[in-house]
Amino acid sequence: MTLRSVGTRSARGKAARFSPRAARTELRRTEIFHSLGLVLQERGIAGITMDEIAQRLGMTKGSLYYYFKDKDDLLYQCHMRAMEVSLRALREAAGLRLPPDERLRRVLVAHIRGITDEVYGAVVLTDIESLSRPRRRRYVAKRDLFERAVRDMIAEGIREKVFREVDVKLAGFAMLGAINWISKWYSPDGPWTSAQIAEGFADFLLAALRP
Amino acid sequence: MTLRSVGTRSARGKAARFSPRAARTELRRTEIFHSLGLVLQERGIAGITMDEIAQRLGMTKGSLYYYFKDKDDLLYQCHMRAMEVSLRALREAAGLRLPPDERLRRVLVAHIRGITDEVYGAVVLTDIESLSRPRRRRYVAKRDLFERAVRDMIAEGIREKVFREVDVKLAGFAMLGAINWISKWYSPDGPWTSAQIAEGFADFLLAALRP
DNA sequence: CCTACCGATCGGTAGG
DNA sequence: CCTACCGATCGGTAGG
Repeated sequence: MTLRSVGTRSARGKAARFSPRAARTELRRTEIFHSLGLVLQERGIAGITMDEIAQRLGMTKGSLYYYFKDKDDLLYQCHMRAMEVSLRALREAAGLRLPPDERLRRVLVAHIRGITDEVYGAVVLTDIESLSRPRRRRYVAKRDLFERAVRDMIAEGIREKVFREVDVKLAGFAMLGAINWISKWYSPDGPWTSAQIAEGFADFLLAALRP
Repeated sequence: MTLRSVGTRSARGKAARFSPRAARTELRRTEIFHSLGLVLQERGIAGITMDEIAQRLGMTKGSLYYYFKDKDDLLYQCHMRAMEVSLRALREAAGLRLPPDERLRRVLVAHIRGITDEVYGAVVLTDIESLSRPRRRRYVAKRDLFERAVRDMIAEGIREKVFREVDVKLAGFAMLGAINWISKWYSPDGPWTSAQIAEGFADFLLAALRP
């Protein structure tokens, strides 16, 4: 699984063929992810029922099964979509040939904004243990790809002396954990815009790596 | 609600009177919290059923209702217990008259070890939205007490020039978020001991505050 | 602390 | 995309 091959196809694994019908379905799927994110924020994990998600869209739960095979599939697709946003940021930053600290900063900012701006980024708070084994395997593979890329940037920064010597894996856990937790407390009505949080967090976390 | 008045009474609000009977009940409650933590780690949030928690202790779920009023009560008491561990660390560090950075370091280390050593620290991963309103209120009050104390230490460090100027609230969110997320990936069989994680995280997070 | 049971919730489906 | 429904799970209780 190379970096370039990830996320270039639609969540369903079909090549994107731009038929109006497929586009409408894809749009509806995104709206369902959005609804899932809102339910998660307001009602908590236990509130994620097919009924709740559907009602916010003026649908009944039965209709959701037109877009997703089952609840497990819906959660899985949402996880994948959120991760694809971050992987896209990774690929874009990789193409820019920036020093590792600046590249890491851009990836973190994009990753954070992906979590806050698309509400469904909060899906990271749900447990992956309830996903079916093959789905969990595929999701974890994608997540590991992102985590490893972050660690690689930290390691590169250490080699180039722009970062101090830290345990790369532990630092990665700390940085990504702080970011994942944002979905727990973030509200668009809060004291900061999502851009301020993204910049503030990236600055704070990068500071922990400075020599 | 002052700092000193918190956590000096048992979780049930009764004065601790050291009868053997009460002590046995209290011990059993702790075992139930422990079982809850294990279920959470292995099966995820959706796996937290009264049945699962009981079975690990060789009980049937009906017996749990001898120790807790209902499932909501069990989760609430577990939340409170975990927070009391951290508040105790706070009070101990407060008594030592250390510089703010060293005091903060000790609190973070104790807070992290509370989460990793007592498995039920993972209860922070469950949502408080499903708690009854009065319980959520009481828990949030206790949690805010801890969060505010952390922010106060950061602010004090800034005033004393041992920390650089940061947004105190945002820094607090980042530090505590990184720590809360530990329960998601920590395993006693992993590459680090809980002591190493605690020291490593405290060092990393404190570094982000250095001028 | 257990057995036996209920009632409600919720995922999922049939048929349209 | 909806209505009407089922089947299973799970919290909780009665009675011991």
